[in-house]
Amino acid sequence: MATAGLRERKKRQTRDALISASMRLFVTQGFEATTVDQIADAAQVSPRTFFRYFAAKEDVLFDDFEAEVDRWEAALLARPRGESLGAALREATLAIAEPFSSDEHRRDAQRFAEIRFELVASSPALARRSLEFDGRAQERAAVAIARLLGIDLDSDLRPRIVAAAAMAAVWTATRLWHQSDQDRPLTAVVREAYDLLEHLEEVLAIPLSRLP
Amino acid sequence: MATAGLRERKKRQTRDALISASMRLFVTQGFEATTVDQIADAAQVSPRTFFRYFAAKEDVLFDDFEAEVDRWEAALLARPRGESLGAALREATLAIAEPFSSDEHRRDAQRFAEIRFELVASSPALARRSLEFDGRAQERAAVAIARLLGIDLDSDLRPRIVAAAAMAAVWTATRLWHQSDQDRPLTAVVREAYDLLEHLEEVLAIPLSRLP
DNA sequence: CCTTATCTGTCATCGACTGTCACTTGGCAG
DNA sequence: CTGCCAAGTGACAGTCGATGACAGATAAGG
Repeated sequence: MATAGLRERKKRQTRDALISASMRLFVTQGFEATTVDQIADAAQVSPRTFFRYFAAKEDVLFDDFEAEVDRWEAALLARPRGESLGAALREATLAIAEPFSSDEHRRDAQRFAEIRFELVASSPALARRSLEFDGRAQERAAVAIARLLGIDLDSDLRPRIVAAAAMAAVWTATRLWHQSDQDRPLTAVVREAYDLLEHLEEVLAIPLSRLP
Repeated sequence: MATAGLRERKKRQTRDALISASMRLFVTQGFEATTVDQIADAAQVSPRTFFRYFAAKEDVLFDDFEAEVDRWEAALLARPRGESLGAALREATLAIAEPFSSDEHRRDAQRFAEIRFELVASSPALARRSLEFDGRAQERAAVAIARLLGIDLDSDLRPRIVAAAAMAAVWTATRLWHQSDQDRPLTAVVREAYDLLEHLEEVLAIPLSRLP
């Protein structure tokens, strides 16, 4: 399985070339300032070929995103039965947020995600695309949750609400972690966010205390 | 204030012309199939002028979006002090979801939102833009919630988590309502969604019961 | 080998969007 | 009323992302 045909290997090769060339250019020049022609040049490929690999310029950065969601979903589905939904979601999320990994490949993926985060924050077009991928991930999460609970996604509001709330918690935690206390481990902030999520009822019960 | 200068009136006029021309063309031909040139022609304006009014083709449909969020925010801030946060969010949302209004202008706005909903569902580009606006609205909601509770948005995770969860609830309810039982009033579904939100804790406590 | 499906480069084209410049016109002071 | 200023517009040219069509190259498999 290491060598799956010459054709496949070459495809993988040009794909990787396109990705790393893009990353390098995006980081040095910025996303908007980099043209597809430049990427194609740097990757020794025609511009037309770029679009045979990626539907849009933004998509280069989200090549591994789907796989990451796969990992999360697998982690969720592997949780022991009998555990609560909240705990299962929390642990599955923490599993993929774990920064220290023995696997070299995993570490690369997380460094990659880190750079993507910076770039997304710097470009509106990328931010849009990111939102779109997040939305898709959220929908997949809702499907998984519905399956775990054995309920129908099309008639029950709960899976999507839970998925959205959980994703918002993680997202908010990550964002806060990025812009302030990076000395605290990310997993701690995520844990805190999940804790809040499980006590949302209390938050919603807080009486309004409008300032004068 | 009815007539605020000839110049202002003319601007309002071409803006309206662009919007209604866009709507008409989008509905009949679809969003992607409609070019900016066609819109400009129909509105008796040069294509360049279109982009002086709207930054992108999609933005024509979201011209009133900001105002709608303003309304929601005003409704939220006007809730009586002492009421719970959850109740305040629910009632503010129901206030703007109310389909029957004496105000002619309001009724137009809701018909408009209805058409936008259909179009967004039919075009990926519009869906992206819609997500972006939703995200901005969510952020504004978080700011408002932080203000109501008198807490700091930059150190406390709660406002954003609550905003995201509430928005997801409304969004899910609306979507479900659209694709199935439109005989039930929308407000009822929204109410149900909020009810689930206030009992999220219980949902998260459900033990996993994976199917074989 | 040799055929065939796949992949790629070249070329042409479309449409969204932007910068620039000249022209028109409403707002306003004198 | 008149002339100046700034705002709004049109015309033009150009960039860039994205797509379709066709022809040439090259792995895969008999």
